[in-house]
Amino acid sequence: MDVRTLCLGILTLGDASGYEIKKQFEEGPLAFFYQIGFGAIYPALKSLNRDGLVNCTEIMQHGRPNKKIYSITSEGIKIFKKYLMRTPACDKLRSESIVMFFFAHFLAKEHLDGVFEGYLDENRKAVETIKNINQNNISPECQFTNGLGLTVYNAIVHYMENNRRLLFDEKGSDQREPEMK
Amino acid sequence: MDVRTLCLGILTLGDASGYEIKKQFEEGPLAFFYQIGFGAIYPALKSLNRDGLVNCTEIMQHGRPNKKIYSITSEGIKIFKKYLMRTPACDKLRSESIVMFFFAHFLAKEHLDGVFEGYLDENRKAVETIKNINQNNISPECQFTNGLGLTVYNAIVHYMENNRRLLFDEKGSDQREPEMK
DNA sequence: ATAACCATGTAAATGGTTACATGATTAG
DNA sequence: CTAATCATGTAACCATTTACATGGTTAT
Repeated sequence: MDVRTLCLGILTLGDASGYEIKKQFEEGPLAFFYQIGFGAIYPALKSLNRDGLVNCTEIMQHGRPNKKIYSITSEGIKIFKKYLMRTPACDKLRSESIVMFFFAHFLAKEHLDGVFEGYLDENRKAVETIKNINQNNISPECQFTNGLGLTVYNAIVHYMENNRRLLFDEKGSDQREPEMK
Repeated sequence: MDVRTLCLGILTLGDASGYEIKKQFEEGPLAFFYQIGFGAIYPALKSLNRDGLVNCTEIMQHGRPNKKIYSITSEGIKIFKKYLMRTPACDKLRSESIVMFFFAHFLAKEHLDGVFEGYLDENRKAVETIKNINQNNISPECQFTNGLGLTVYNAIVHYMENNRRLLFDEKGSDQREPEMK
């Protein structure tokens, strides 16, 4: 799913500027299922506008660039719906932290410790971010995806808390098995 | 983490051909944390060889292209370890299925149903694949990452089984809240 | 004072996917 | 007989990231 399609999707929820769309991908309900940056969003909006899938209203501002509010057109909605009829691609995950855990025997203890705490932190923050999404008045779909995210990030946090020893125990200790509930 | 680095990592586990490295990223313990294809692996191995980070031994075969077994050099190990000293990037996930759930109100019921069952299946298969990784004689690091993967994919499967109604219930039913253990 | 936030945009570089090209062997 | 597996590789294409460019406002 490319950035153009993702922007169309966000705009079905209401008008927004590029900046606001970026925020959606940092703190909004889709933040955990896609990450995109300014360098991809601004050109995407431009090309969507060129193709008539979104309209643009410029709001004059002083001291900063004019704000451009985009709204999706009926043609844009049509294209977005059409995209959704496809069979979705498989999930793609890229986790450098987990690769580092896998190769933990090559890491200095202090560094491994930093990577571990950093990853715990990343996942704890994800839990907090989802909890902070306003839970009133949200659609059941959004409840579903929020709940899924919360479940996954909580599972990671708990697993890490309970299985730290697999990465940090000295050699020669008893057999170890991962604990899972 | 680029494909070159990932290939070096795999080769620290033992010599392998490009084809075998690909299999590692389909069925091996890293399969859930990175996905890469032939079109990226073969050029990567070629360039690693050119840079002296891996050696290549060609094994003659009849009826199919000669097999090229790569082995990591001491320089390659040095470079790989150096890479691991960096601060890992944040996880990047891309899930078209979850985006489709989020926009479920735009989908025909039959299609939503297909996407839902497909995603359940994808995650159930992931659980099976991890369970099928030979659990004897594996390092604690690998136990850790396998266990983490198992925990996450199990959590997704159970969440989906228990919260199907959030996506499929008719409008006008009682208030619904996601169930999480 | 300092950091974070607001606000947009371009160009170059990176890096990976997809499609193509080839074709025997083995398992069900 | 059909599908999957084995086995490598290139080239064109696609999409995104990163770095650069600019700079006032607001909260701590």
